[in-house]
Order: sequence, then structure tokens, then C-alpha cells
Amino acid sequence: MKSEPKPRARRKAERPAEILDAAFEEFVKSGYAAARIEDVATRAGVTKGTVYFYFETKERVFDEMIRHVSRSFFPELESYAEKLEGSYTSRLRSLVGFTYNRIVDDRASRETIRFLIAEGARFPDLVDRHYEEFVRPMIDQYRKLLDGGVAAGEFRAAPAIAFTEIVLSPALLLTLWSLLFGSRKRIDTEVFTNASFDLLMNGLTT
Amino acid sequence: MKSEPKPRARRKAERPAEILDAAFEEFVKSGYAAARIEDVATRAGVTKGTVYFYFETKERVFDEMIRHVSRSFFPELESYAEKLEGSYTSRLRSLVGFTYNRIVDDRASRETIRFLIAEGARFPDLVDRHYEEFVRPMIDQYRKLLDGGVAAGEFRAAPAIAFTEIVLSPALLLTLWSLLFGSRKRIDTEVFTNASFDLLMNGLTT
Amino acid sequence: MKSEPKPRARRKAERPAEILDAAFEEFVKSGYAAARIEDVATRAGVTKGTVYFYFETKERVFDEMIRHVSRSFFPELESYAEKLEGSYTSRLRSLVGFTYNRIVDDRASRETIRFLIAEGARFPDLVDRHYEEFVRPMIDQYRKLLDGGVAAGEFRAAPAIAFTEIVLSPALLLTLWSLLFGSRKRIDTEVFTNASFDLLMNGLTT
Amino acid sequence: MKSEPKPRARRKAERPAEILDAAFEEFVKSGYAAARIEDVATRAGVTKGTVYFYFETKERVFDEMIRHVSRSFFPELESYAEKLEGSYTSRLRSLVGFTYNRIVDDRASRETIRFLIAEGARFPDLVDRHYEEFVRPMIDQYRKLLDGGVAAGEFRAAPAIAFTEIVLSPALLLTLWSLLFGSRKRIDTEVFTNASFDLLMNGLTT
DNA sequence: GATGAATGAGGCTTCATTCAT
DNA sequence: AATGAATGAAGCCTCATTCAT
Repeated sequence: MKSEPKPRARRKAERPAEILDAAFEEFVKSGYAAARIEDVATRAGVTKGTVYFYFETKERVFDEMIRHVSRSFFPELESYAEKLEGSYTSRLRSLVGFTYNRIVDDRASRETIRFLIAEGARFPDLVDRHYEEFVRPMIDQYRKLLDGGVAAGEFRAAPAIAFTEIVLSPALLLTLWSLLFGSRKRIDTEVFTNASFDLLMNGLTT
Repeated sequence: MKSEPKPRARRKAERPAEILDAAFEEFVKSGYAAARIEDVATRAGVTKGTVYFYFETKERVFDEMIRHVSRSFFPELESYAEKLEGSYTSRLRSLVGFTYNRIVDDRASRETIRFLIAEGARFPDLVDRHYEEFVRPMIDQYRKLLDGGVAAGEFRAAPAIAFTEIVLSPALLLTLWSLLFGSRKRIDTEVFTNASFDLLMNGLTT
Repeated sequence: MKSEPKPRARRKAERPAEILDAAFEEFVKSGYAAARIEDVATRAGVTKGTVYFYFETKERVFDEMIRHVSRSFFPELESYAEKLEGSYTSRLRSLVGFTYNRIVDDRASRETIRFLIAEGARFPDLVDRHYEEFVRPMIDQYRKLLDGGVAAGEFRAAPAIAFTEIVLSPALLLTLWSLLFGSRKRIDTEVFTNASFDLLMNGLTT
Repeated sequence: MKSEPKPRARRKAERPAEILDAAFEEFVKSGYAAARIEDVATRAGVTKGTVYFYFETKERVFDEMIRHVSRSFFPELESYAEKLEGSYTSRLRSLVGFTYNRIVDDRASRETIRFLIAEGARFPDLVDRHYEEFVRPMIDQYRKLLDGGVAAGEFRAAPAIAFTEIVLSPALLLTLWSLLFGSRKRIDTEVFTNASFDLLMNGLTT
């Protein structure tokens, strides 16, 4: 029934990651407090004892899980950003597009935001670490682009540039929409992204 | 030490609200799953049994608590919006200011958003009800103002107007910031509001 | 709606009986431990406090309820027995018929037996009282008849006469059948009574 | 003070039975609703959690306990019945004697009957299962014997044979007596059995 | 490494009983 | 007499964690 079992040695090396993947699903389904380690184990195809072999406590499983699913986020953004060329406007458009897609369509990123909001008050270290490792670098990346655009005369030296993350706030709206309504009230990401970029560049004033 | 006990009838009428206020604090502190009804009771100055006299289950307490703390939000926005005068730009500025202050500085509004995000997947009805009762009416209020501004030639018929809530996305950023970092990384609301309104009106392009 | 409410004074006098009738139904439905005083009250059309006004404890309600529903059993048997005439065989047949019908068809008698069996270990006084007030007098009534039959030469001086209640054991079988299977496996009382009386009188031997 | 602990594997295999034995005692003592799982656990020498490791709910413990204590009843009757020889009268006497002793003196059988009567209304499946597995086979066993006796000309083709279980009704009387009065009003089983068998065979008529 | 039996603290919920009104 | 708000003891059940095998 199960697909071809992998060789033992290979499985062992993958165990922790498999457990963390399973943990992600269970924490998404139930939230931190209501998720059960036993369900994590079952989903990972092991037993409770094995989970405790790799991770000291439930809290630790949660913490490592967040780390695990966030791993690739910033490296990908960074390598994407560094390849950008052309006008600052088009670079910004590309980067915004990349971020929107990532933050909105990628379930891991989206649910990580939910975890941070939901459990942040109980896990302040986790929030701070996440800020240092992902949020700030991402903001810095954007800031560099905005500053470049201003220096090049393409962008207005708007006071909002000091709050670089404001550029991303429509993406946040989209993310929350998705977290709250799931598939119940879909927004067309493509159209929304275009509209918000247009607003960002041109403003409301006639 | 006890202050003059109120007449029984008076207490009775106030009990449910007292319990829900206590529930708000406990759910904020611990989240839905980890909050204890006994602590809610103690905080409200009653015993467990009394909580169950008024509310069937913990879930019910949570649901009614959300209703309770959200009560006044939209009515206040609405009555504020209806008194606005002057140019559409200044009206929009006022309404945005009002909303920012409310959504950001009011603990109840802010934590309600946290609850919705954190528990929304387990309480979809609650989310939908909240949308119908608060979010949609608020968006409609804004939409009316934007449409008015366009008709008056003050605002550009930007495609973003179809996504009215986009106007509020910087407020969302501020809210989440507050939810995540509490007092650890404060943003100056006044400065931020001005900057984001400037960006909204004028855009980034030189 | 409820039928014509009775005058207040009249109602008051009937309250305890109404409560005990309601208690009978609730104890039948749920058993002693699982029955709720609140449900008894609701069924009787009053509130919990009223039940406690008339009866000190739940245990007391149960005890008085048993007394209440058993009231008429023996007096009716006795007055029936005293009117019997004719041969001892026909008198026995009539009394057996009366008892079978009563013990089998009357819900109160049947469920009282269930209560005694179910709760007897926890209410030994109740069992003993019931024995003294109902069982022993009934057995004595039968014994008188059997002894008369023997004296008249109609009945054999069988050793079983010393265990008079043995005559009633088929009725017990019928009762338990009814308690266990309710309406799921019905036995035809008429046919059964005739068959068991025939066996009682004539035995199995050819 | 603890006796030599058994090997883990051995204990594990025995645990469920130990728990069910303990459950039997506790349910006998207190009835279904009033029995406490914690007391069952303590009596079995384990803790609450262990009981729930083996059985999902209290209801399940009860159900399995009934199954557990009833196991051996019918097999023993059957193997006894199949060894009988001699006249049908003596075979019947032997089988009746066996059943009386079993149903009356064996605490498990007796209390099972109490459980079925007491809780039957709340556990109809249990009653039906018990009927199919124990009562009906037992009746069939008796029926075969009675039919054989009639065919052999030893027994009268009495209408009561259609209600085979009637033969057992005096045993039921004895059982209930024991359930109700415990040791307070003992009946001499030996004398009673002889008297009831005499009545069964010869009837009351002179 | 992995298992899963066992523990026991802890939380939700129920309900007999009380008592101010 | 009657009400029903309030209490608090008690019980079912869950689950993170441990540890012998």
C-alpha cells in the first residue's frame, strides 16, 4: 500500500524533516495548544516516542517547525532581487510581484504569519528571531531598491520610504484575506497586484 | 473589604457582560485553547458554575465575547463618517485617521483581529459573521467616499478603488506590527499615518 | 397550550404528587444516579427550588416516589382476593390472572421492580420496607389460598407450597422479559398465563 | 512490599482483563452511573490513564466488562448438557440443578442479570447481544431436552413447552431474591430446587 | 533508534444543594 | 410558596511526557 519504502539509512536522515512537515500540518489544523503530538507522529509515520527522540518538548517541535518551513523564504527573495535589471520602477514591480505571489500563494508563508500572530504573545523570542532573519532582511532589500530609485530620480523622496514595509501592506491584506476566508471569498491576485501597484506609483489624486 | 454589594437584580443584569470582559482578558492572555474557564470566572469575581449558568460551553463564551467587544466598532465609524464635510480629500484623511486610531490603538479591536486570524480556521462562522457585520459595512462606507471623490473629480478612477479595502492596508500593517511586537518596536502612528496618506494620494512616481 | 390551569389552592395540594409522578418518569428514563432534579422539576411544571421545598434531597424524592407509585398495589390485590369464590383451583386461577396482569401490564409495578433490583444494593431499607408492605402480604394472601386448597383436598401438599412465591415466578419471568426487551420481543400474556397455569396445576409428567 | 513484578509483556496481555475484573466490582458496588473510573483503575492497580489507554470511554468499559464476565457461561452449560445420559426426567433434573447453581450461586451471572435489568433501557444493544449469545442458546438447549422427553413419552406435550424458559422461572425467582435481599433473607437452594422440580414435574393437582 | 504502555496533572462540564429575593 | 442565580465538589476524559523493553 505505502509507496516503495526508502532504504533505512535514508529514512533516518529524513526523519526530523518529516516530523516537522507533519507538525506543520497539525499545527495548522488545530493551532498550537490543541494540536496533539501523537497526531504529528502518526502523520509522520512514526510513534510518539520517536518525536520525543528528536525534539525535547512540544514547544520545541513548534519552534523548529517554524524555522523549518521558513528556511527558503529569504534566500529565494534575495537571489531573485539580485538578478533584477532595468528601470527601478520595473524592478520594483517585479519584486512586488514575486513577494505577493510568495506571501499569498505559498501556504507555508501564509500559515507562518498566522502562527506568529496567533502565538506571538506566548513565543516572543520566536517572533523576534523571525523578524531578524526574514522580515528585516526583506525590508532592507526593498529599502535598497527604493533608495536607488530615489537617487535615480525615478521615485519621489516620499516620507513613506522611511516605512519601507508600507509597500508590502497590500500583500498583507491579501494574506489576511486568505487566512480568514480561505477559499470562501477569493480575490484575483493578478488584478489586485496590478491595481495596488498602480496605486502605489500614481496615487489617488487626479 | 467588599464594596457595598449591589442589589441582586442589578448584578444579574451585569453578570454576562462582566464574564465576557473577563473572558476577553483571559483569551488575550492565553489564546482560546489554553485559556481556562475557571480563570475567567475568578477574574469576573464568580465561580466556574456561574459561567456555565450563563454560557453553555467555552466555545460559546468565546463566540459571545467576540460579539461583545465588537459591538460599538461600526456604529461609531458610521456616525463619524456621516458628520464629515469639506473636500473629499480632507474627508478621506479624517476617516482614515479615525480608522487608524481605532484599529490600532483600541486594544479590543486589535485583539479581535488576532482572534479572528488565530482561531478563524476553527470558527469560520464567527469570521463570516464578523465580515458581514463589521468589515463589509466599513468597506461600503469607504467606497461611498471614494466614489464621491471620483465623481467630484478629486480622485482618479484608479482600478484600486474596486478593492476599497486597500486604502486600509497600511492600518493593517500597523495593527499586525502591534500584535507581533507589542511595545517592543513601536511605530509612531501619527507620522506613519501622515506618510501613508501622502503615499496614498500622491504615489511614488516623481 | 396547557389545559385549563387549576385554581391555585388546588394546585398546591397536588404539587408533591405531581413532582413524584414527574420523578417516576425521570428515574425510569435515566436511572437514579443519572436523573436530574432539574428535569423532574421541569416535567412537573415547577422549578428546582420547589422540589427542594417539598423534599429534602434527591434520595428522598426517589424514596417517596417509590412509595407513591406502589401505594395502590396491595390494597387492590387484597380486595380482589377477598371477593373470590368457587373452587380453590378457579380462585387460584383468578388471583394468578389478576397478579400477572398487574405485575406485567402496569408500568408502575414493573418499573418499581426494576428500581428495586437496580438500586436495591444502595437502598436496602427501601427494599425491606417494600418487602414488608407489599411482597410479604401478597405471599400471605397466596399462602392462605394454597393452604385452603390443600385442606380441601384440591391441591397436593407439595413441598413447593412452603415457597409460595414460586407460584408467581412465571409472572416474574414475564416482567423481566418486559423490562429487558420492552416492545422488542413481546410474549402473549394471555397464552403465556394459560400455559403456565396449566403447568402449575398438571406438571410435566405424563 | 510489591511482589515480583511480572515481565512487561506479560502484564500487558493481562491488563485489560484485570481492569475488567476491577470494573465488575466497582459497577456492582455503585451501579453504572455512580461508579468511578478512577476507582476501577485503583482497584486494578493502575491509574486512570491506563484504563483509557485500553478502553475509549466508561461506557465501553461497562460493555466489555459484561462481555468479559459472561464469557464462560454458555459454553459450560453446553458441554454439561451434552454429557447427560439416562431418562429425560433425570437429565432435566440435572440440567435444572446445574443452571440453578450457576445462575444463583455464581456472583458474576447474578450481577450480570442485575446490570441488564438496571441499565438495559440505556444499553439496548447490550441486552440484545446478551440474548443472542446466552439466553437463546440456553433456551434452545432446554428445548431440545423437553422435545426429546415428549417424543420419548416421558413428558406431557404441555403448552408451556412453547415457553421453554418457563422451566427456569423459579431460578429467576431465586436470583432476584438474592439480588434484592443479599444475605438478609436466604433461601435454601437445595430444598428450593427440589421443591420446584417436584412442582414442575407433578403440578399442584392431587 | 524506536516503540507504546503507563502516568498524572489538568480542564471542561454537570448537578445536587443553598439561599436571597 | 416559589424562584432561579450561585456555588463547588466531583467525574470524565485528554495528552504531554517518561521509560522499560
